[in-house]
Parts: sequence; C-alpha cells; structure tokens
Amino acid sequence: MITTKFSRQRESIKEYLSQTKEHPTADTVYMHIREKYPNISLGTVYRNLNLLVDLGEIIKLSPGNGSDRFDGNPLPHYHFVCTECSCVQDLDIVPGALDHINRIAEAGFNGEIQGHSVFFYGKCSNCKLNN
Amino acid sequence: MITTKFSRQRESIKEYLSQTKEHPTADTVYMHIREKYPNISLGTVYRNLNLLVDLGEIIKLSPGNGSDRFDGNPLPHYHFVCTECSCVQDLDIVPGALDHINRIAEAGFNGEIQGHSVFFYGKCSNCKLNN
DNA sequence: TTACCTGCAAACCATTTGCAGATCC
DNA sequence: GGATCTGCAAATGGTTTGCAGGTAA
Repeated sequence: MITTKFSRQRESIKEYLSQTKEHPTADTVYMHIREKYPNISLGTVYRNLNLLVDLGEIIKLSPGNGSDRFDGNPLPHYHFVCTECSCVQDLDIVPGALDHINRIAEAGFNGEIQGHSVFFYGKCSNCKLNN
Repeated sequence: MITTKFSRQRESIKEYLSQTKEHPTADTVYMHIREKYPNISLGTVYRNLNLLVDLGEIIKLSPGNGSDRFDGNPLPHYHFVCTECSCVQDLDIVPGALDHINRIAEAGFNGEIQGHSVFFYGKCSNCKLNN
C-alpha cells in the first residue's frame, strides 16, 4: 500500500492532466506547472507522475517514438498517434470492443494472455487536410 | 534510396537475428557479435541495426519497458511480452486476423488510420508454471 | 578513387536518484 | 516527530554522432 501526503505540486499536476487532451510529455507538464509554481523541478514532476501512475490515477503511454506521455484519464481506452505531427489523440472505441483479440492471440499460445496495448497510426485530421 | 556496401559486421548481425527467436536488445546483439568480432563497437551495432530497419530487413520493437528489441523476421506478425521475465515471443496469429481493428478505430475518427502496433501481455509458459 | 564503413569516445536525451532541508499530519 | 515531499544537481541508461582512419567496389 502506498501512503501519501498532500502536495500542492502533485495536485496541480493531476489537475492539469485531467483538464487537457494533449497527452503531454513529462517535459510539457513541467513547462505548464512552472507557470504556477516557478520553482518546481523536473525531478519532482517525474516523481509525481510516476506516483500518480502507481496510484492508478493517471496512465503512462509509451508510443515508441521519443518520450513517454501521460493521460489524466485512467479508464481503459485506445490511442491514435499521428505519423506526421506525432500528436496523440483519444479514440472513440466502445469499451471492450477489442477484448476479443486476446482470445485470438491465446490460440496456439502456451502462456497466459492477460492484456494488450494498442496504438493506431496514421494521419490526424489536421495533417490529412494539410497535404 | 539507400546505398550500401558489403560489411562483414552487418552480415553477422543479420545472420544472428535471422537465426535467434530471442528478440534481443542492441546490447545483447553486441555481446553475441563480439564473440566473432571482438573489436566491434556498440555504435557500429546500433548503426547497422538502424540501417537494417531502414532497409526493411529487420524490425524494431518498442515494448515500452526498457530498451528496444530487434526481430530478424520483417514479415508482419504480433508479439507477446511476459510481465514477469520480460521475454518477448512471436505469436502464432494468422496474417490479417487483426486487420479489422483498424476499421473499428476509424469509426468516429476524422483522421486516417493506416496501421497499428499491438503488444500482448501476460505470463509466458515458463513463468506460468513456476508459481 | 570515392562512397560507405569502422572503432573510439564524447555527446545527447529522457529519466532516476542522493541529499539536505521543508512540509504535512 | 516522523514520514513524505521538495529543489537541486549529479548520475544513469539507452542511443546517437563527430572524427580520423579503413575497406569495398
């Protein structure tokens, strides 16, 4: 069990993440929180982001390209990554709509499939228009 | 277009990858190639791995945890990552069996879905037995 | 001969960590 | 008062890169 004490820095990070749809990197979070708490350090941002992930209050995304990103919505959902501008967007997929792929994967596999992580790639609506 | 000259180091890396099922990290590749070419440098291993990826002869996997891994089989297929021992294994999924998820993702999305990357998580057969 | 390739070492980038002091409860 | 938190700066780990000398074609 993880014990925590109140911290205004952590509160601010949580609030920022819950209100943005940008799926920011740790550094972007740092930039934003610094507007309110100019003395906050990048180390504190990383520590709190990891703590919030451990508490299950936010989610960490590792899309492969570059840095990890963070999502204030801890409920299971899927993400899209634009191959042109690298933006990350939530997808509007019915919860459970992809659960069946675990069974497909489990056929002919001797271990135990417990979950999956999926990223969809392509062009976001902006990049689709701009060329 | 990428132009290349023969290199015994690159040949050796390609051969090692085509023959192992370990999905090794760059460092593991380095260890193995060093048995035959003790003077090879890690930089050269990285350069050749990236070159082979660009040539489409191997595939780079980014399972999120720790370092990237490399797969000598460039044909599209899916992977399993063990949450206990972190091993990576090929899954025996019929080619195309998951193509339909792109259409699920595209419903209600304004951009253009061109592909996806999926990792399945759970316990490998070994770790399933050993507890 | 001239790309391309190599080893080496330094640089880079994202992330983590040790420390001494501050803060919450 | 004691555990948790902070800023700072240094350390870490994975990967890339500049350079000067080698090698394939």
